[in-house]
Amino acid sequence: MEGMDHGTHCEEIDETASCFNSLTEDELAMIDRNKTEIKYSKGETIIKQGTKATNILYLKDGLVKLSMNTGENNLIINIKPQNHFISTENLYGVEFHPYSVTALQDCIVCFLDIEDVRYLIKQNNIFATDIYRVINANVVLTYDRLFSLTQKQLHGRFADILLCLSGKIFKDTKFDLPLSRRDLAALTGMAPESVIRIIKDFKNDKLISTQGKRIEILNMPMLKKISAVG
Amino acid sequence: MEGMDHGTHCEEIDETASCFNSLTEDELAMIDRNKTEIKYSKGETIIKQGTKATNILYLKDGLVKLSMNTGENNLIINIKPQNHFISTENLYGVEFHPYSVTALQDCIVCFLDIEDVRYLIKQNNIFATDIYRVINANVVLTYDRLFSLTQKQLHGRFADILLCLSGKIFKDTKFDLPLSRRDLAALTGMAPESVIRIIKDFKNDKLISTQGKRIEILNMPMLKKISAVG
DNA sequence: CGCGAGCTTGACGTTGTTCAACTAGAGTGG
DNA sequence: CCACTCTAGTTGAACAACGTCAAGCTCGCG
Repeated sequence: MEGMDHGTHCEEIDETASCFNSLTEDELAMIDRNKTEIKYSKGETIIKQGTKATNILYLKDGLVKLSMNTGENNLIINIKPQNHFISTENLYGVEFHPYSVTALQDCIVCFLDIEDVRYLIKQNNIFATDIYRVINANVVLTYDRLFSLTQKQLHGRFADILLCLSGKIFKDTKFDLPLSRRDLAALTGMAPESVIRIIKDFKNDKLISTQGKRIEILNMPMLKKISAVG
Repeated sequence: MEGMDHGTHCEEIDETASCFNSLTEDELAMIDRNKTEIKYSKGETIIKQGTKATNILYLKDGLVKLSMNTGENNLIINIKPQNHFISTENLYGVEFHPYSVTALQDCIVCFLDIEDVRYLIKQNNIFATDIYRVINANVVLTYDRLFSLTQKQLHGRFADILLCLSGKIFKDTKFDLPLSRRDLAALTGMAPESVIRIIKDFKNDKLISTQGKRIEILNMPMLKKISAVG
């Protein structure tokens, strides 16, 4: 038995929205009273890395990327679809945002008061457990990504990302990718030119097909095998 | 302002032992009653990746590595010195150990009952906050490592590890390294031969000196610069 | 004294990046 | 409606970084 598989690495918890199920009407009302709901257009920066964290974000609708930058270097550490919390690291202890958050599609973001969320965690044990389930799943996801990005070669890394996008983000073998080649490069830790070459290879081998921004996975088993062998 | 620095990436919280300060006598007694304290010799496996998580570990004394393996690939995701919790991911949601834990020195490990720790988190808010501070610091640390390992070249990565070992683990510019070249390679995501060459380069440039397992950092500013430029 | 594991070194091969040139589509202003 | 520009995408060739391989070395230990 090979233990855990490092194959795909995306959100383990599909619907963090369910975290809200446990809240009483009073608790929901409190959150609602203090939240700010803001729309962002595709491409807009929602949070800038290094700024002080004052809110916990809940992505009501849309898709965002979390990325770290210094000078030339740019790494997308994660992608989050709707109904996910963002910036949970900042609940306790971590004062500054370790990453930037940018809208990949038009988004609706709720800024929750950090003190409100802390209060709920203290008050409502089911909510607390749900939140920490999300945080911990995210930790394991990050470990898997660390493994993938450092131990696998380009084709394996790219297979991982395709499986992730298909399995966890879009939940379909076809999807319209709101990511540029440069984004895909930052997500897989390679040069944009390498992304292009790998897509070409995968198309030649009939693993995927593309038309414009649309990607369809044709040979899932083979893709998983490539992910596994690295 | 460049925001966060990705320079070093080690434990943010020095003494997680302080987590226990908030516990009442009854709470301490409960933990104590149900804990198992076990000694491990250098090299022994404490937790094997993929096994079911039934305890939260507290490293009372010694030094351990957390590593992920599949076939040939081997990555050390973190090193933890004494007075640190291990396996906090498994508190909620994550059932299996995502990594192996191995003793780098002789260790004393406390196996805490996972239900006990959950009870304390529920019961004692200060303890809960302390624990989550540790977990969150670890998340940010992992992001920094992800950035370092994927974006920086060999010299930058190795400088990061030296700064980490010096600053956070041993808290001295000289220290006896209980890591083989192979461990250092797994920690920095490179080949053991590359580790050797970089140590040689650093010695030639008078950045460090070594005698046997002992390493001394001679030029900290330059090392930090190498870490920063990647 | 000899054996074996870890360490070290140099030569070589591969992977993946960089660079430069070219193409295609999307806005912009005359 | 047509240049014009700007950015994203694509391609091939040159190059650098890093891993792999093979050989020799060192040192602790039986």
